[in-house]
Amino acid sequence: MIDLRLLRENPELVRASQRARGESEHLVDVLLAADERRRSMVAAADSLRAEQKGSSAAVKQASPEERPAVLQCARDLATKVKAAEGEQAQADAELRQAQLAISNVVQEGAPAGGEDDYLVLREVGDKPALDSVRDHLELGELLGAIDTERGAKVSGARFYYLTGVGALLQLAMLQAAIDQAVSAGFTPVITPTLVKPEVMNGTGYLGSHSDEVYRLEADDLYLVGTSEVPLAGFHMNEILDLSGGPKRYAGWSSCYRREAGSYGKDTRGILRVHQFDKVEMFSYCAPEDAAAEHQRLLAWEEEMLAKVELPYRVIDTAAGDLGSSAARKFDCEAWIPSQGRYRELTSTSNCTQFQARRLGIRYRDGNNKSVPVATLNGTLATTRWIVAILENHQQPDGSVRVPKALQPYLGGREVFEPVR
RNA sequence: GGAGGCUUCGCCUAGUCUGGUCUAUGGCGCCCGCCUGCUAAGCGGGUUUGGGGCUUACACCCCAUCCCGGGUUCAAAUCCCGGAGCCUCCGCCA
Repeated sequence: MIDLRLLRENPELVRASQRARGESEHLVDVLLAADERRRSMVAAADSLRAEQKGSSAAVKQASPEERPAVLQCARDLATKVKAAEGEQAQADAELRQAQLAISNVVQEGAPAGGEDDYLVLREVGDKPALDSVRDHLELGELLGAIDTERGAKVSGARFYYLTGVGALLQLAMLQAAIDQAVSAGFTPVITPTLVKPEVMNGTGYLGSHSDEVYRLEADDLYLVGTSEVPLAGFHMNEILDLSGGPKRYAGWSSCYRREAGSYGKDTRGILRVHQFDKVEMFSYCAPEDAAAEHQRLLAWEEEMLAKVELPYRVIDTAAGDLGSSAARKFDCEAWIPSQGRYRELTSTSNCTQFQARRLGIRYRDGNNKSVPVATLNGTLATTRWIVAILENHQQPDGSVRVPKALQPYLGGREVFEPVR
């Protein structure tokens, strides 16, 4: 949620952000009113409670003859306090609701507009010159690496098996990602993939994108769509020591997405699936360091993309295409030869203090005051990368060249040969 | 799944039976100061978190906070109900 103090001091900034996202400015007025109302309710309840304290003490000290009158007075006050607290609770709830309805304030510099209004920051690497292009599924089947038919038989559409070199490739890639992260000082973490509602909500995934999330009704738990969620929850309701710099974690987990509303989109192969594996970077840092940390995360993503030798471009996502928690987002999109276009392989978001405020994650600043930290996340490798690796490194006979940096993780193997 | 125990302001802990004097005790740690040639020891003070008020600021004041949520009461760390987490034992099972 956004900072109420900032809102009070500079409501125009929040309005401008709402405009850039294409979201309602009216929500800002609703929130301001709710904030004002709650403040007056709290003040009223506070002073009544103070009065009641004195009154209770008076009962104790009263002499037997004055006691009945004093007691009656105390009873009346108790009734008033109860009423005031009820009103305060309602005002609290209304404020929170209004606060949750507003997305994070967009960082200055992010392009305005929607999904198609991204800005291309750079293009890196050479697209492969291919006479004839096989798509990743055809290659995957030739190599005995991907089996979507049996995936569908066993679990339904958008499920798949990674078999043989497919399974090995994924493990190699994720292990390489973890190694890179550990070298960079990240703490590797294997996370839970089922989380409580408060954690899922705290990370901002139960807002407009709640259709994307699997929920286990019987247990009131959610399946995570990214290890960002359990990594953000890791330090929930804690005060962190950031005096040594950002706290960085690299989460390895399976990820689950319902892909509601994407019917008919990317139905072939494993580009868009309900379950995949991912190594995700997650940083907790001081708010003033967040923009720089965001660039560092982007640099680590590009380092990993270079290791698997993929041509890609970096885009600055437009305000209207940011998740509700993000203030700024950069995606790296790899060239997909079979589609003749770039597709997202990584995404790094600066959530500023938005998630931390919901999750109660703070640190002590220079004045020893506890303030919400900034949180950031970024992709280091996912199952989807296999699509780009197979297609970009394919050879005319259907074999696939193994990127040098992955070869040590595959017993020195330099090429995947067709098995049929 | 069944039975029992536990949860207090960084850590440990007193307080809960018997409601008000709890504005929560003590120790450890940490911070500031004094003392000392330096260090240790010693001495004095400070040290939950959040919201609000007042201030240039420091200070100070008010409210809430004893795992969480309800309830009883003029009044709850304390009594009652519900929940969570941890521990022990039993049962079942990878």
